[in-house]
Amino acid sequence: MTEVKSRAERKEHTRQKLLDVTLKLIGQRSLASISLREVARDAGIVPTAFYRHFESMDALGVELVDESMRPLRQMIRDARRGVASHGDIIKGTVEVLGIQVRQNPDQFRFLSRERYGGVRSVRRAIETELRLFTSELSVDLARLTAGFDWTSDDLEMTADLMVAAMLASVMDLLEVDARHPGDERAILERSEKQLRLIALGMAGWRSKP
Amino acid sequence: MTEVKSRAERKEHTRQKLLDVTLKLIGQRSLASISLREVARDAGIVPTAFYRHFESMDALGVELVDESMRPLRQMIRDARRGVASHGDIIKGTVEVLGIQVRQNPDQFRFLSRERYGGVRSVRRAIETELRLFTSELSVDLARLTAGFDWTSDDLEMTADLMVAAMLASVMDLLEVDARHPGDERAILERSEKQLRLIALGMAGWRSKP
DNA sequence: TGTACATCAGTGAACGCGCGTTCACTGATGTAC
DNA sequence: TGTACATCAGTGAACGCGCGTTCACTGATGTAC
Repeated sequence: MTEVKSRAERKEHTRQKLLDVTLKLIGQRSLASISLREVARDAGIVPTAFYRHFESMDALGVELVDESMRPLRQMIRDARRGVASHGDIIKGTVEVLGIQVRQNPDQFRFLSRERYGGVRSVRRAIETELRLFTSELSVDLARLTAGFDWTSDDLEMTADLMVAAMLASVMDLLEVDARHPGDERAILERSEKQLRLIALGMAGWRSKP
Repeated sequence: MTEVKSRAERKEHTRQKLLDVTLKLIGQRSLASISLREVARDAGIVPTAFYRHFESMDALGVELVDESMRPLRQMIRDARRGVASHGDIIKGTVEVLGIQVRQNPDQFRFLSRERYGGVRSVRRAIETELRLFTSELSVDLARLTAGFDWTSDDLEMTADLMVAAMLASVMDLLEVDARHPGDERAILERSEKQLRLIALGMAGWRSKP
């Protein structure tokens, strides 16, 4: 029952393997310290064949950003769906956050590692994606604050704070994994409290200029 | 007027030069991608002489953490002094933040680069120092919330959120520098608003369990 | 103060290694007729 | 359907390079008497 695949399919398969292998290696070290030869070796091809797929490790890194943002985008969708059925926005969001991080540790690790630590091109790609993510969130906030005439600037500011808080929790979650899972709950509970604190701040904000 | 220095003084001078040179290189790239030979070269010594001062680049990195935390510790002192004379805690703190980042960009860049991106030993050293920093802040918060029976856990949670918000702003400040200084004000103003939002949240928190 | 010896920061040659990249190639898959 | 040719993912040898680390050394500075 050996599948016969087209040349294009085989190429795509190898390409994906290069991405997967790199993501796995990022679990331990930064992109800058991972060599092209290492990636090729783990993917089961000869170093020179790497160039059939990517111009350089940096180029591969940029592709990896898109792939790694998928869990975050999923998070927004899941959280929105959760709101409808669930009632408590914040509880639902934090729950989804925990699930996504547990399911995609390597992607989140890549993003947090390379957001500030990495090559310029990768860093930029991540910043751009995170800005989009923040915009998405501020759209949701606009819906919640409808009628309280928030400026779009203040909505952005608040969304930015929430994203910063959540990403800090994500990073804590990633660090904790190695030790034991009891800490995970503690981090998620703290994250929930932090978001609730911000929400309380928003309630008080109306009366300000 | 050539100064005569003791052997110990000359050694200390070289050691400091190795640290300085590494910090400068960190401005561009991550610690993992900086070679021992490169650092030695820039410090004006032969590669093998490096070992007279540090066991490895990783060991140098750990020392660099302590050195780089100095501006943050200074920040707390300045902010506390500012409160006394100034009145507005938040405005004062954000002002001090801006000044420290402008004066010590390399130190802050090192901390943000290596906090998640780097070698385990360096990462741990940074986390430990930042936890101390958060504790310091929660002591200040305890003073401000005296009489409202906050739990120490909630104080930590709030301090953690504030530190996360401020560090996110620091990182934005570092990214912006290259472009132009007008953005700096915008970031600091947003940071001030975020802290104010959190403060409003704190005011509302009393009535919660 | 002068002399003899110890210390040790920095030197310079040498090593083996993994790296990114070049090049000409192979042989299975795909396409045109 | 069969044949002749084109494509191209992957091969394997080769290159020059900077790396971390070893080793025996030098010679100025420091110490003991």
